[in-house]
Amino acid sequence: MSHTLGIRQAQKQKTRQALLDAALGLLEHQSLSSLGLREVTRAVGVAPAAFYRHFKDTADLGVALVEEALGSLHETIRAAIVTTGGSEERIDRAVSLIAAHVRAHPAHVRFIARERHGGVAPVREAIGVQLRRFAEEVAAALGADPESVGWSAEDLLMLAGVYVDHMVMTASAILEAGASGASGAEEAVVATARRQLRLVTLGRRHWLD
Amino acid sequence: MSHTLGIRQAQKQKTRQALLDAALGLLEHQSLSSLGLREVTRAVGVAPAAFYRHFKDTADLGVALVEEALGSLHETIRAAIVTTGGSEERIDRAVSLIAAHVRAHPAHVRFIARERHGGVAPVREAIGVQLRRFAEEVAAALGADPESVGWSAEDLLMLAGVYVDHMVMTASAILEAGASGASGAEEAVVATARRQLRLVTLGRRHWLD
DNA sequence: TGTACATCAGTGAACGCGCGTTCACTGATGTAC
DNA sequence: TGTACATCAGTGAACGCGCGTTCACTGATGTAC
Repeated sequence: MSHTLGIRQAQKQKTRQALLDAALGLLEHQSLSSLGLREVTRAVGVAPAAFYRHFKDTADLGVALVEEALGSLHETIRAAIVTTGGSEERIDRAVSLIAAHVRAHPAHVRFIARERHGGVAPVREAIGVQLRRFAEEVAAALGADPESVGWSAEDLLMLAGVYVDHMVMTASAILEAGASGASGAEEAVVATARRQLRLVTLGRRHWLD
Repeated sequence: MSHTLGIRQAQKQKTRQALLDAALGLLEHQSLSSLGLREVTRAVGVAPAAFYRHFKDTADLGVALVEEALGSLHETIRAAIVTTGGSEERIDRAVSLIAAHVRAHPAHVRFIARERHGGVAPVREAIGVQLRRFAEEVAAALGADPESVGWSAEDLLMLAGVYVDHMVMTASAILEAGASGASGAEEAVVATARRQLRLVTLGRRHWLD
């Protein structure tokens, strides 16, 4: 059912995606704030001026990267939300999903962690908006859980915020552990993340005591 | 008791500090990764070449900023640790100390939040080392608390990590709330931070159940 | 299907500009006697 | 205290270089008939 693009549009999309991919690669060792338009076009193999057919500037490209990166993360979050079972199983599953996400999209994870508090305002704001949406989504799912009877909407959002922030921090820590080269470093991060989630789950269970 | 520096050394220190201050100011709207040496010297009013009398490059200056920024944060953490009283009072006091710290050193807080996952490896690593030290210090203090009987050293460090990460995130959120201009935004962040700490404290209390 | 014209993604050259780094220097400060 | 020399923080000019942006262009693709 997907509309077949004309040859021209398909080619344009391809170049646009190549620019996004090249930028993501170049951002492994720098911040968006210092990414040059010429760097990106050089990496793709097009003329510098071609950049303007797709993006206003590198900040604009960064906003597009936010959508790409958080689109894939959104799927991981929804998968974690629908998990069933006891709290221990759900924690294990959630952390495994995050670890798998980092393995599948390391550059996206790095980009989000780096630019979440980065020096490019539109990108920072785009990430903030999306993460707040994720928190609302998680809060809604928590609210549907029988364990949340008696919780205020505000407290559910507070708890959801803890989960979302923890997820981003954990993803970034797993990435760093992988990059450190130390064998077992990733496993240690994963084990700590699980225990931290257990702590939060315990707090949740006794919130209304 | 402090050794009086010679005129020459005192003047050099003064220039060095001016470079650090100017850099910190320029980093409000960009990342260290894109900070130029000429920008910094221009802001101070010295020749570009003078920069090299103090720092190898801007990454080197960044590492010096880490020490300055986390030195001041260290004092705030120690103040939070020694607080006595019930858990509710301790939470209130800790969050107030963080809010005061942000008010006193907004640029330092921004710098640490921004560069913690930033694009300049030596700076990222310096921040990581210091935050790990803070966590160890907090873990030691937690271990001295009667409530921590039966806790493993690993679990204490895990809990301390939660506190330290939460502190950095909260400081950054307070800063953003202040910058947003929305009245009451800072109070909302502070209120949420308190509840999140309450949640963690509850989890802590039932950890060994 | 074929033709004539319109569209537009990507080109390549050009521009002015600020960058990081080097170097020999200056002149105030420090030191030895 | 005074003198002669050493040190060294900061200068100012110069360098080659890559940057972002503009512009008229080309030629493949799209569209109307």
